[in-house]
Amino acid sequence: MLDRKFIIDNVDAVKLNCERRFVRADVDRFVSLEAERKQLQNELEQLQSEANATAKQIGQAANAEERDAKKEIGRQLREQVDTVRTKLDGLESEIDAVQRTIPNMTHPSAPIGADDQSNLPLTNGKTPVPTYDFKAIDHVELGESLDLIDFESGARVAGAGFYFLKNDAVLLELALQQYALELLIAAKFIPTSTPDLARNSILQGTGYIPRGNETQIYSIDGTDLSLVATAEIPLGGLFANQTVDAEQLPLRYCGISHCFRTEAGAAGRASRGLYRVHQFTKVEMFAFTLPEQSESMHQEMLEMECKIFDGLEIPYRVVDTATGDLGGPAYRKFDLEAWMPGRGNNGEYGEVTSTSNCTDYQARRLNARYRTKGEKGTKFLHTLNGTAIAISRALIAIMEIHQNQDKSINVPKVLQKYVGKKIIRKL
RNA sequence: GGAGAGGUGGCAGAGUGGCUUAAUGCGCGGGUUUGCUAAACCCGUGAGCUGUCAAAGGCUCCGCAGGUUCAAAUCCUGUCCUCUCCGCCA
Repeated sequence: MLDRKFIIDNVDAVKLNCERRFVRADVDRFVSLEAERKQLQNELEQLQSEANATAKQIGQAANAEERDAKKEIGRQLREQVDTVRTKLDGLESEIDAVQRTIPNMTHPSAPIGADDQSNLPLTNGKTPVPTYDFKAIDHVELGESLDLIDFESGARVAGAGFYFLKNDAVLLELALQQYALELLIAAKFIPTSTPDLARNSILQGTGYIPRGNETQIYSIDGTDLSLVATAEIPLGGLFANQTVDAEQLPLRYCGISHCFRTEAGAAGRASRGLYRVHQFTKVEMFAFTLPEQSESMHQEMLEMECKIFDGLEIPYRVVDTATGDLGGPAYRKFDLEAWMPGRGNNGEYGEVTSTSNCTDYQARRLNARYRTKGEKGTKFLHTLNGTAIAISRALIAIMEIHQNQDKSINVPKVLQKYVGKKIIRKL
C-alpha cells in the first residue's frame, strides 16, 4: 500500500493515478477518515497518559483512602480509553480497507490505457517470427499426437484445468527448470524451492486476496493456509516483518514452486490447452533492493527473461504494460509475449513472462525494511518479481514454434543435453 | 499426533504485579590517553507512531492475539514458533 502521509500530501496526484489506472478508490474519504483518526489518536494518547500517571500514583500512595480514591479515577480513565480505542479500531479498519484499494503510483513512462490493448510494444527477441509452408497446429493437437499431454485424465482426476504431462514433456519440464536455474545462478540469484502453501497473512502482505468471490486462490479449509499462486508469495514472505542491513542489498532470489490458480470465470478459445490452467510449475525471480536500485533491477530481470527466451529460440516481443492493466502493487510491468503459431487463427502473441517493480508498495504491507549503517531508523525495501520460466506457457511456445510438418518437435539446442534428444517424434 | 521446556533490544542475558525510565555484559558509534596497533578509561547506542524549524515531550511495542487489574515482560486464555522426549512416516 501507499504511505498514508504520502496520500495526504499528494491527493491530486493519487487521484489522477487512480483514474489513469481505471481504479475506483475513494481518496477523499480516505483523507477525511485519516484526519478523524489522527484526532482520535491524540485524544486516546492524552487519556492513556493520564491513566498511566494515575496508576503510578497509586503505587506510591501513602494510605488506603488515597489509594481507593485514585483507583476510582483510574477506573474511569480506563473506561474512557476503552471507548475511544473501540472507536479508533473501527476507524482504523475502515481506513485500511480504503487504503488497500488505492494502487501503487505509476512509472511516468508507462503507457496510459484501459487494458492490454494499450500495452506498448518495445522490442523484439532475437528469433524472427517463422513462416511455415504447412498449416501450423496448436500444442493441444501436437501434445495429443505425440502423447505429451493428457487433458482428459487430468480432468477425470482433478477436474477441468488439470492435466498430466507425459513422456518427453516431463523431461522438457525438468529441462526448462534446470536451464533457467543455471542462468539465474550464474547471475547471482539465490536458488530456492519454496513452500507451495503459505499463511493467509503472507498472501495478503504480497497483495493477494485469499478469499472472496473473485479470488484466484485456493484456500485450505479449516486452516489459515492457501495454495500459492506463484513463488512470489513465499519469496516476498522471506522478509516479512524483517529488517535487513543495507549493505546486503540488492538480494536476488529465484524460487521453484507449483502455482495454483482458480481462474474463476476464465474460459474460451484463448485459454485453450495449457494456456490457462489450475496448476503449473514456475521458476520465479524475486529481488529486495534499495529504492535507488529498483529500476536497474527491473531492467536486469527483463534482460534475464529475454536471455532465457532468446536461448530457447522463441520469437517474442516485450511490451510495457498499460496503466489499466497493471496489478495494484506494480509501479511498472514488462511482459514478454511469445509468438504462438497455433494460437488464434494464424498465430498470436501470448504472455509468457511478466516482471513488475512494486517499489515499496508491497514491502510496506509486508513490513519488510532495511537499515542503513550510521543512520537512525529504518525504511521500506523495494521489491520486484519476474517470471524466469512458467513451464506450461513455455511449453506451448516451444511445441508450437519448433513444430515440423510431420508433427514432430525440434528440441531447442539449450535443452538437448537435458532431454537427451534433438527431436521429439511419435513413438 | 502426545508429553514437557522455552520465546525479553544487533547478540547474550537478568527481571514472578507498582521503586523498570527493561539491569548487566558483548557488539556498534564517538572521544580521551597514545610512535602505530592493541589495551585501558569516558560518553553514547532498540523500533514504530505522534510532535517540532530543530527539540523537549507523549503513546505503543518483551513471539502474536485477546483477557484480568487503577496498574502486566510478570497473572489467565488462545495461537505461532523453537528445543527435548515419545509415536507415526517418505
